[in-house]
Amino acid sequence: MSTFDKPTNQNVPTPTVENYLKQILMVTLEENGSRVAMGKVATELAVTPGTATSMVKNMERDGWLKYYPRQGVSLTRKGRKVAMNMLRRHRLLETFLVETLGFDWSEIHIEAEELEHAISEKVLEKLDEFLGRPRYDPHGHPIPSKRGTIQRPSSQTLQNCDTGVTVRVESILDQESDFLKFAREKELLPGKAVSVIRSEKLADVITLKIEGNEPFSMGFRSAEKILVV
Amino acid sequence: MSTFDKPTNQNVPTPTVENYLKQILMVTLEENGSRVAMGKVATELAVTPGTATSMVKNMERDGWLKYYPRQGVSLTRKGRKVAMNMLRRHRLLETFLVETLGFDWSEIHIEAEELEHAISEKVLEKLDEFLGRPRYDPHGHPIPSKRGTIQRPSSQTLQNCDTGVTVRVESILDQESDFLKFAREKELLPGKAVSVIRSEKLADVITLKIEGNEPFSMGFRSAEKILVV
DNA sequence: GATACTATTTTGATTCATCAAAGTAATCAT
DNA sequence: ATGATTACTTTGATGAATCAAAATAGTATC
Ligand SMILES: [Mn+2]
Ligand SMILES: [Mn+2]
Ligand SMILES: [Mn+2]
Ligand SMILES: [Mn+2]
Repeated sequence: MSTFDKPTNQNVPTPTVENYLKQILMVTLEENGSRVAMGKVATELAVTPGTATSMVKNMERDGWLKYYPRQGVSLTRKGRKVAMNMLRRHRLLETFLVETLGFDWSEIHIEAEELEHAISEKVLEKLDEFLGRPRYDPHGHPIPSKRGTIQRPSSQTLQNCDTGVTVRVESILDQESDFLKFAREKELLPGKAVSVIRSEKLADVITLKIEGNEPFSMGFRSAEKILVV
Repeated sequence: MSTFDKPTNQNVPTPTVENYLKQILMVTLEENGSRVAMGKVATELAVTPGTATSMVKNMERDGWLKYYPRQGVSLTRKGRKVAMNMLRRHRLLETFLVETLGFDWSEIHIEAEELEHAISEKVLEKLDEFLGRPRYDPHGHPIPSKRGTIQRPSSQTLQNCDTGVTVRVESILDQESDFLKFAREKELLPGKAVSVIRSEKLADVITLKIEGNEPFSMGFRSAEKILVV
């Protein structure tokens, strides 16, 4: 009623805004640069570039992020807080789906993608308690704390491992159902020890061996999706 | 493409449509008439009458229901099927929240109201299995079967019980948090036996006694919300 | 530096869901 | 039956989210 009042969604993010925030945060965490390009936003959210631009402008209006035309976006503190919480929801839900309901890790991502918007803070808390406060989701991703902090993932991938070394799988950076099925097949699971039999940079291929299994090879493109320590 | 194509939501209900369908079904089950008045639709969904009219027209366009101007709506077979499924989701989720996560029965309704739209058929099935295929939710409401059938509730309420009789509580017909807290307080819970000490039609009040508790009274308005057998 | 290609923004349109307020039909009461 | 009240519908408008296609800015290539 006073002089200025924009009766818009200033503080309650819509599910769509939640998705944008979470996705932007994830890109920010993966890459180290703080500005996420609009093209990236558009492809990550599977919308046309025009849609991304328009959404991002409204999100800036509501204080979720800063928009630098033709350069990209970066989350504000407010936006980052919500984004972190979404990541927490998503990963706790994935954990629940696997641990409690017995889902396969290749099918949980899409499910959590919807549920994360419907679950309240109260249910989230009970769920966290019920699951015994897990610190990692089924893909090995760290679950952000209630306070919004997250463990930095390893910067090492299977791709940049040299011949001869043995490493431990930390997490899988791909939610594609088929890739996850392949990884499970080969027992390329979080926590597992993997020996790099041979890494051939020129041929773009790496050969691996996991205790008790046959050796197998994979291309660098795929190897890059496996974080190791 | 061809001559006629209306690229509207013909078969995939939006969450809003799901809510309308479920609510219309519930009114249909409670009352016995097959046409639900627009005023009822509007109040049940907490929207203005104009909104209800406009939504209902689109829903008719998409085949979810039949709209009889100035008379009301009734679900089509297609609409009833989805509505029944929503009721199933809602009630299974409520059961989960109480049984597994330890929520109080007075706080679960709002939670389920959101989750019901986010849960997939797959998760629903796993949940049903995990819970051991319950037939009633925490309020004593029958859970519709996967095939879309539902047990008819009792037509008897505490209100129309005569002095002296003893009945068993079947369910509570009110999702109001405060009323549910009151009911739990008095141990007016599904399955409990209640003796009607006195029913005074003129004074509009009924006095009850539950094994091991002090007798207490409640008005007919409230007594009407307790289904008994 | 002019041209070509790529990334991004703008424009114009659409659907869904909603409201306020105005208009109309139906029913109730005297 | 007339007038009042209540129920419902229509109208006009809005915000959110989206797309297709046109316009523009930026970068890379020759
Ligand atoms: Mn999501
Ligand atoms: Mn994950
Ligand atoms: Mn709902
Ligand atoms: Mn219930």
